[in-house]
Amino acid sequence: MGDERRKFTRESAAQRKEALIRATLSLIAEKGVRGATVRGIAERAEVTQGLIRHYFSSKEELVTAAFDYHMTQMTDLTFAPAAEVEGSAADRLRVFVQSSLTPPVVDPRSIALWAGFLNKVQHDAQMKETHARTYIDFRDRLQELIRAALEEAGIPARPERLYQLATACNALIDGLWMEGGALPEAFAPGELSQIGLDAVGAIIGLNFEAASAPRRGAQR
Amino acid sequence: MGDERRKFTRESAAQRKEALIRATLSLIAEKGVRGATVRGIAERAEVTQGLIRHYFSSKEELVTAAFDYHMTQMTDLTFAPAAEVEGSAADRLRVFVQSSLTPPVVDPRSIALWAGFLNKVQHDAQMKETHARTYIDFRDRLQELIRAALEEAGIPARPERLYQLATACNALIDGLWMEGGALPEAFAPGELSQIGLDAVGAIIGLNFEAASAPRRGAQR
DNA sequence: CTGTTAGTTATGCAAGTGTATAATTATTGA
DNA sequence: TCAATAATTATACACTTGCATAACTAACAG
Repeated sequence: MGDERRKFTRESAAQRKEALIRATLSLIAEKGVRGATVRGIAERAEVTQGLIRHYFSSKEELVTAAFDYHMTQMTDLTFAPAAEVEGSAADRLRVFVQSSLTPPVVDPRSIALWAGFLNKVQHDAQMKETHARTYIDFRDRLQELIRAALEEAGIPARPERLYQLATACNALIDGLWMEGGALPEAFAPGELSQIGLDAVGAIIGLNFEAASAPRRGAQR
Repeated sequence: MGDERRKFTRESAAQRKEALIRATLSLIAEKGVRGATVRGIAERAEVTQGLIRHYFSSKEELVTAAFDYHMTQMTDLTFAPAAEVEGSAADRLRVFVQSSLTPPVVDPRSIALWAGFLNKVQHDAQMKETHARTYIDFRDRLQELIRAALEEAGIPARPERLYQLATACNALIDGLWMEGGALPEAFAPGELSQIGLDAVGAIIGLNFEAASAPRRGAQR
């Protein structure tokens, strides 16, 4: 009886690091960066706290790694669906807007992570740079989708106007994303992406709803 | 020589409470709720930590009070300018969008506070209720402004459509607000409200830019 | 001028924090 | 089978945290 030393199995560095990062993200989403304590992270990853020091030289480094991991994952999640679309440019834009405004991108956890990291982003130069780069990358890709869709429709736009359209659509999507994540019960499934599609269409002056794939009780 | 007991002056309960709340908000904006320690708040308010206990029975209570204070202040800041406008409905809507998208509403500190509070909002029932109420209030007021502007222009909209327009415009404003606060250096002064105005006009189908008060190098 | 009191400071405590380091043990190669 | 070693656990430490409580004093009533 009594205290027995804890059993353990060795894992590869990559696996352990990822497990620690996932545990970190999970805790940051719940309690913020300061609430994600080294002991809490270790417990959630089912290791003891000393192990964290073995893979990350400080909590700071672990948090930074977790931020990079999360940003990469979110970017992939958002862009992958549109990249697979083979149809028209309008189709790609539509799929992009939809995947940005449905789970798992829209999710309370995802917005909690965004909020949890914001303080660090505002103070840490490296994280600030990653954040700005991700934002610009997102907006540029959206701008390219808009450009292609307008050109395809025979109403090309000048670069300055394209920039404004992309900024507005980006803000619209971010705002809907934020509200869907912060007030999940306030929106019916599909409502966000429906509103988002209509509004993006209105902003860029293109009704791509009726176009190809009909949705929501196709008339006629 | 050496340690002398600290001098102090008595203040009214209202003043001290407000000073403590302001110090709390200032620290939450910088370091989040957990980073805003009782000692740090006391130092910033230039009192000793014991005094906090005298006015608030726990840190939790102080944070909740600070949240209410902040939400009220933000709401006032946002709606006051539009309420003073005497002109057309389109004018009121325009002023509302502009005041929502310029300082002091758009501000890194303001978004840091939003992010700092989010975790508590998601977990604390009372704060969640305040948050949801503020959101709905904001959107309802925006919806009324849109309704009046459309009616004035002779293109009234049905309630269901109004709801969608207001939700989209609300998200657009929130998104621009968020981006302006999170990436201040990415936008020129006035750029956000210009983009916001154009996009709101496009969404609701009303060019209220040319209408009454001409802006930005008035033509003709 | 003086006693009272509530506003304020000072001090203490138990629990939690990140980090450092020593002690073990699972795994591997010969 | 067995030594070597890197992965993992266990322990310790100085510091911070929220909260409790005792000590003091500015302001005010009489």
